[in-house]
Amino acid sequence: MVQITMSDGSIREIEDNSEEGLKVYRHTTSHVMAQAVKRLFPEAKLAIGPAIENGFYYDFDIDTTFTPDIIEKIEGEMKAIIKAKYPIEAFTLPRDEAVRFMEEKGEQYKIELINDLPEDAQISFYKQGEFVDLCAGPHLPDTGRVRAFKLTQVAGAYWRGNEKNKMLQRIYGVSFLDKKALTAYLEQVEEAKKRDHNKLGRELEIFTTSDVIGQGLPILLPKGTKIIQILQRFVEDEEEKRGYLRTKTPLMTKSDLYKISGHWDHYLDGMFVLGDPAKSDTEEVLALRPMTCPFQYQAYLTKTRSYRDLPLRYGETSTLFRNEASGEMHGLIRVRQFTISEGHLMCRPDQLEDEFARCLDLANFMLKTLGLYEDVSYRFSKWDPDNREKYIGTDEQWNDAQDIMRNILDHMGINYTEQAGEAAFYGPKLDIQIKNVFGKEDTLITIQVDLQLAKLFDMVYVDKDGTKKNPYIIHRTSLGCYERTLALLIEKYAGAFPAWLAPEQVRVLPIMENQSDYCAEVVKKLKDKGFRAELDDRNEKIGYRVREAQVQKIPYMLVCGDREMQEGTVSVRARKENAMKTMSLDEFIEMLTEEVDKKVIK
RNA sequence: GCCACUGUGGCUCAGGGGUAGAGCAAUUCACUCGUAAUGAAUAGGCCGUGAGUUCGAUUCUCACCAGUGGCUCCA
Repeated sequence: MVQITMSDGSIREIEDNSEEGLKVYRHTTSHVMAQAVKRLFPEAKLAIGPAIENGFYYDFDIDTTFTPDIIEKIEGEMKAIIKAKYPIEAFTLPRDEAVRFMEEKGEQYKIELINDLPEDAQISFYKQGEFVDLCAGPHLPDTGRVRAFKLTQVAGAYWRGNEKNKMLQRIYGVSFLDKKALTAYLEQVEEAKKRDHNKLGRELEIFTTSDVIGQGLPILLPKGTKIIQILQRFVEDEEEKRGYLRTKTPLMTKSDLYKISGHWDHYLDGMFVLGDPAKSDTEEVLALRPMTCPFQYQAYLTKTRSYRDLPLRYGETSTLFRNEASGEMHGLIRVRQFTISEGHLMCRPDQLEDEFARCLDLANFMLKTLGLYEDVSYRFSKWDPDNREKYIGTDEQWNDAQDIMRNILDHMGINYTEQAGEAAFYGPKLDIQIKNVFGKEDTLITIQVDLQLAKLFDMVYVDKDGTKKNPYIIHRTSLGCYERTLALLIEKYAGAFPAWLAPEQVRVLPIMENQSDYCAEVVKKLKDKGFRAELDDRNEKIGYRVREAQVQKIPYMLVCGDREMQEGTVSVRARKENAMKTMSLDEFIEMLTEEVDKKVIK
């Protein structure tokens, strides 16, 4: 248990190892850091410094660049502050005094924060030694309670997260209750980085990049292409089973299409435009597609649709192009060209919930099959009414769409978080989020409800009563874009893919050269059965040798010596197992067939 | 796009104002070996690209390109 000081000066006891306890602990660590920075750089202006997962950060406005040796000095100063065990005391001031107090200290960011607080609020401050900070608290009783921390990195961050504001310098740190937990965490981070798809994916020859091709344009090598091919066939077959019709639509279009859809006004920066966008009203200007929606709508528009025709489910393996800003590309996770398992469902209002549920079921089925189901979280992404430029439609349309969607989510009992400002420009989304090895969250799968675009495209169906109505549209993907999914799979399995996904399923190793003919025969039989098997070519010349980087990722290794050759058997070693089992080749094939067909995850 | 860092043979890295080094990988020869590295020899680099400073740049400066972690944005 630990005593914490609330902003009114009262003391509370909480479990120090609880989520709340750690939050307070980390927040106090951030104050210790801010105090250290102010000691070393009195001219630094304080912005904000919250606790985050595993640690904290604090933003400073300062001209000096925080270099690694400065960071070290800050760490040293922090240790001194901890050693001094300054009591941490809370006090409040009325608004005008609070502002005057911060003016005296020249903390203009704090004044801005105070001005945003409710009119009648008592403004709370925390004081430790010579350092005072505007803060809602709570905090630990004294600085000596901080025991284990490490400053991890410096980054730029816009004041209040707005790119129009000044960029501040942010120092990130991690902090734990004791040294042991800190060390364990740092080791865990190092281990996680070994799974980094960007490193492993290149080592395993899954993909590469080229300076002369450019940013965000990865080259999928044969192994990566094989995995994506397997995924793609799996998705297309599964969607067909679930009533999807496939389309294949153009990779580019005249601007006219995007003017109807709203992309031209709301997504132009994200598109690769061939020609001068400013001349699009007078001449033909083409653009590569960033989304598939309006193309599939054109397919819908080919004939009159009856209420009986709905739901109409269109699926497409769709390559998209998005002109991401240069600093945003990351391995296979964030790229400029990618291929997505895209789909749009046109349905009647009474079908929406059922169709939405089916989309989610398909997504969850994919996640379970890939072994990612346990790793995702669900986010209900709403619009931001204060940022109208980003969105089309009225308050009423958005509220309707969001209410409908929330009802569906609640009715289905999905455990989700809500996030404003994350919606698509045309409607709210259910985003299925996943974290990469650095803990950074990305959207893997998204299912969106769109009550607006059908109207813009004059998409209608003739209802029972003979009137024409706009269908509701669901935009969805079943396992996201293949590049990103592949990246997450590399990280999930550290490159050791389940047999059904592995680009190489079996490596056949002769012990000595004179067994290589037999081994080649084994390889041929496996290949004839459709398996991805290779002869260890090194052993054609010299004796058996295993190289971890490649071989330990392969699901099965078959070792063949004199004994196996005479008996017509193979010695099988499954990945992650030490024991070898001798069996007939047919038995092995049977075993592998079952594993691959059932998509067993090992 | 913004902030910070990085760019040396296929990979991991050292070096440093006088025109490059290690280990692994590769190639050749020898070794014929049962689950994480057999020995010897050889080859491989316009030190990311361009400009500037300098007698001289891979090393210093600037710009660009690319990579990494953040921010913003996003599948």
